[in-house]
Amino acid sequence: MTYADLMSEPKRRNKAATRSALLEAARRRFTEHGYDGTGVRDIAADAGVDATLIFRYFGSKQALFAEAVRVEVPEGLGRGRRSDPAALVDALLREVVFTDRPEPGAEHPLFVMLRSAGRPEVRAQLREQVCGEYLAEFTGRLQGADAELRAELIGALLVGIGLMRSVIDSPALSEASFEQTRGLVAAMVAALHEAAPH
Amino acid sequence: MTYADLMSEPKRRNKAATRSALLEAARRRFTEHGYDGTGVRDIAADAGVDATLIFRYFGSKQALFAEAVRVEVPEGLGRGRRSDPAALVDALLREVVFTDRPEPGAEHPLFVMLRSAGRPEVRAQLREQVCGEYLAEFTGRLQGADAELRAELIGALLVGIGLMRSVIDSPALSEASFEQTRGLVAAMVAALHEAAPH
DNA sequence: TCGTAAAGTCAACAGTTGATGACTTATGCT
DNA sequence: AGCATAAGTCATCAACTGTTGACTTTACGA
Repeated sequence: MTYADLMSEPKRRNKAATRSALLEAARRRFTEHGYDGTGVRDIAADAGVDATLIFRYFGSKQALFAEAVRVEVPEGLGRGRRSDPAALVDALLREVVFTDRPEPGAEHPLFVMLRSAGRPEVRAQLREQVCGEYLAEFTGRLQGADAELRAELIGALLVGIGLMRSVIDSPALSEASFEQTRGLVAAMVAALHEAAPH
Repeated sequence: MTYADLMSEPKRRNKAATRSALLEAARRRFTEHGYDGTGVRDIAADAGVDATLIFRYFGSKQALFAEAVRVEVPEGLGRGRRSDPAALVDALLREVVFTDRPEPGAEHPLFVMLRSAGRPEVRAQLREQVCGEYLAEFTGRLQGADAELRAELIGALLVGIGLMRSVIDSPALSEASFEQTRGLVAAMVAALHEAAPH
């Protein structure tokens, strides 16, 4: 894509195009090799430009990472603001956990960050997104004494599944389809609701 | 500890002692800063010796990491070879997931690896330990068509909880005690058993 | 067509990285 | 006491890191 783009039109100068080429190359590299395993020269080479443009356009490698990996929380998460928590889980499982197989670059940014979680700044960004955006959705929809704890357990399950597939690459979960998994996950989440409020 | 050790007995040459001092320093550093965030000179300085000894005694930084972070699967995991899967989950939750708070260095190696999962070799080691040693325990105790998938879902839940506490540092799960959590986790796992074999 | 501002490149720096080989110092046996 | 061997150290390498400023080339409006 980047290749073809730059080959068809030999060397057309275009700031916006270069910027997004850099961004896409960064996403791929970071996804595959993590933050520390990726050098600015690698990214620039993939994008077909000079490495110094990274600093021109983004300021620093860290800032490029942050922007490359930033993700907006999906708008209509569980189809409607006050929907069933179970529907929300199902939607999240489908849309974020099971949207990471096909090719690197299509993997969800959450797990890209997970793979680069050695850096404190990356951890901070990860915490902000997971807690501030995703978990909040659950806490709002749950009721009872330990709603927050139960919300985080759901989050842990989802993140754990993604982790098993994305970084550990465990056999069964990696091969399993969304349809095979959703029923089991739903059962686990349902049990959490039915558990007596202590 | 390392400090006092070497200060009390000014400079006693002892290969075994130096080796394990290096190993302990490595564990602490890797735990806190991850693989890439830790240099061999940092480790050696903490251990109070020269960095070149790392290569003398371990061969390479990677080999030191592998040895520092290697963990033997706890012997009597669920108290007895053929025990209830629920008891196994409870034991694992207590012994590996909830044994990571107090101080760095006491954190479970599994999560140290998780935080350094950018490196492919670390991922390989992680997969080997999780799949080969821990998950096998579950698969053996479960029955039904999709035993393996259900085993990995249990693993995902446990790993996810550990991750929430260890790298994401989510509020509720990080503060929660083992006693507060075990009941909810047990309920989720039980639901998995009762789910019809498809 | 020409000139100017933007887009892209080059060379280089200062620091760090893992790793090696030759060197020095202490230890323990005879 | 003296010597061989092991334990520890020093200087150094070569590669790579993110980042910077000055330089060259292209695009585009006048």
